[in-house]
Amino acid sequence: MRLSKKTEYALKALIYAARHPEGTTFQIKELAERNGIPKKFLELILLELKNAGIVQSRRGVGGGYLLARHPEAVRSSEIIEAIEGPVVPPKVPKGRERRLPREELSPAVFRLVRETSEAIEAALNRWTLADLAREEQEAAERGQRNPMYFI
Amino acid sequence: MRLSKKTEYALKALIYAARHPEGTTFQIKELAERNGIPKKFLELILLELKNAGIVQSRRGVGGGYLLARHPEAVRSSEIIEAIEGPVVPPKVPKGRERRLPREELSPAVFRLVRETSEAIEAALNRWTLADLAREEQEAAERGQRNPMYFI
DNA sequence: CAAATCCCTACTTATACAATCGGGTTTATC
DNA sequence: GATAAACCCGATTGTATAAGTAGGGATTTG
Repeated sequence: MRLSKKTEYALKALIYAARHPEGTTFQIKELAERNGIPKKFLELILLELKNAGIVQSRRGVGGGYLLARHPEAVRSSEIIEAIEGPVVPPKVPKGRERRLPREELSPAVFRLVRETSEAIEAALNRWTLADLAREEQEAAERGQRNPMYFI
Repeated sequence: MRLSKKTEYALKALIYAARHPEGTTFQIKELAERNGIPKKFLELILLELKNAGIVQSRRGVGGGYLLARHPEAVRSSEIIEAIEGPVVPPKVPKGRERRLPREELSPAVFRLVRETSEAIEAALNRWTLADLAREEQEAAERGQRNPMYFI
């Protein structure tokens, strides 16, 4: 499986968010600088995550973003689907409504694709954002260089 | 999950091959016409399947392609990986050796990707080419229009 | 040797994605 | 109520991949 940079950035941003003190905001600028993410690109990503109900925002001086829910309540499949579109076949990513490829697929292949997609979703559902953040923390503590978060 | 047209064609071609009398060859030209696949594109695909050891070829008059093994011995993961490259992360598709994205991925995300990839491979391994061909046949017999194979 | 068939390499075109830019609007503070 | 910090949004550009094209070369059989 291959994740787009956009999705990688979304995951990085949310792991960062999960490790931020609860209820406080973080700013795009700082997140972008610490993680080497282009600021404008990150704006776009956080907007999509907000529309998906994963983060919320506060505007104005001292504003920023924060998680909309507890990290335990955010499945990684949600994050990935918020950015890349649904994993399961019926709908085509990002609102494109052209003539469905399903009709063209032979029944056997369609079934293969559907079952595999369900396996992907199940695998992604086994991990929440809290799990990712915890594992990230542990890896950092084990001394593997991880120069990103909180200096 | 999304399959490229190339992979769809590969699967169609192999299902066709599996339903062909064992030990006899089929020709690109006929396969292409009956399945609506561009002939030149199909040549390319069959060549790759041959290099992957899934089909063999015979040249000259009366030549053609045939399966290199029994359909029960061909896992669908093999087919898909022959065309799209490995499913599991460590290697990058199609021999590209640029600086690995693994290093850039945070450990938690890398693990998520790896486990998901393994789930994909496991799902694909549950089906062999024989299963696909059988299901295709049954669907055709149930009257769902399937104008492709053997008229 | 002529015809049928696969074999190989390179080229072309269309689309998606990554990333950037430029300019807004809203809100909080002083 | 002016200013600054942050969010909001559309247009644009460069690159990679997908999908298909083109044309000739190599082999085998009648």
